[in-house]
Amino acid sequence: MPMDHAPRRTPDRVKDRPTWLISRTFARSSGLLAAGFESHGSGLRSYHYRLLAALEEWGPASQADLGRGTGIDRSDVTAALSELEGRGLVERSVDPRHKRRNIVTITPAGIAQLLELDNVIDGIQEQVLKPLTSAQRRQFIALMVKLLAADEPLPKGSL
Amino acid sequence: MPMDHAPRRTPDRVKDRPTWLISRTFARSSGLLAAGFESHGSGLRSYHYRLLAALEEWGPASQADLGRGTGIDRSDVTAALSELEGRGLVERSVDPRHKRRNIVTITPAGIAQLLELDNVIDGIQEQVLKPLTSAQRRQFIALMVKLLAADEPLPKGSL
DNA sequence: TTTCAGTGTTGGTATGGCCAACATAGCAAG
DNA sequence: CTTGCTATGTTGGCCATACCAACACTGAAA
Repeated sequence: MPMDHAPRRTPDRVKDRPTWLISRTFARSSGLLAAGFESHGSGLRSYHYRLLAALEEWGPASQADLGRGTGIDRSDVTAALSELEGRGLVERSVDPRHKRRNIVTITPAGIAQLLELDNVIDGIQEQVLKPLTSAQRRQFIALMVKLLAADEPLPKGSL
Repeated sequence: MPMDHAPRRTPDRVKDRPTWLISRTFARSSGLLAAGFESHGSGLRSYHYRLLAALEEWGPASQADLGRGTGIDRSDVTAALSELEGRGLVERSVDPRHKRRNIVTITPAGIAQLLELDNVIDGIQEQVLKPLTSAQRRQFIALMVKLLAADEPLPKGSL
């Protein structure tokens, strides 16, 4: 969660540590994101967006696969999907091969909503990176990609 | 809060957006931090560290000033300070000039604890930045500083 | 047939960042 | 002095993100 108001000062031993900088950067980014979703997001939040994006890109999937694919917990997937279903943005249907499983599909309305959110979110990227030149932006992105590359344990298939 | 297990894949429209990269970077950093505090942090958490650092660096201060200085809410300052006081790491005494105000002072034990946490946290910086060369680390830090510079509204004095 | 892993759900936890209300203390004007 | 205003510390709550635990049930392997 964002710490909206920055401290007036920050202790020296804190203020230049990467972990601190990262958390402040995140606070800023996530604050901007929340504000953007708030004003133009139709009441949806990042879970919804991620789920819609996954469905649009990978096609229909079970909830469990969606959870694994997006890194969202099964229980949270259920909740977010119910929200989306209520708005007619996705459809749940029982998998005939396995009655316990739902097959989730994005609807045309869902795709439209996704596109709309895309725009909102693109605008936010701009805001977030505004202080940097475009060369710096590219650098910044590249550095984070590198930082994260080690992490992702490489997909073992699935979905 | 950290999303400990990264998604196996990430939708294209999500995976290269700065806001996403930032949030993953934060998740990684904050996961590492939490793990570090867990194993070597004596049960303290980031609020405690920030408060100890502020006290060590700026000297005794009232709780309100600590809150303003560190960006931590008054109520959270109270709670964290009680924890620290219980461990003998800080002392609260009533300000004779203003009986409603506490003057908080770090104890020698508090300083020792702070130094210990410093080591732990430094180790974590290493881990976080491990994938980057030292030139890249400097770049990364500089970029974040620039990104954040606009934010901090400039201190209006106090503390 | 008994077990076992996988599924969707409900409900609960923890943390960090917040806000609201309160009693009281000091200050400032009248 | 007394009436207000502001500041302080405290309590108790809220919300969001990310989790976990337990459940009932399905299908498939043993």
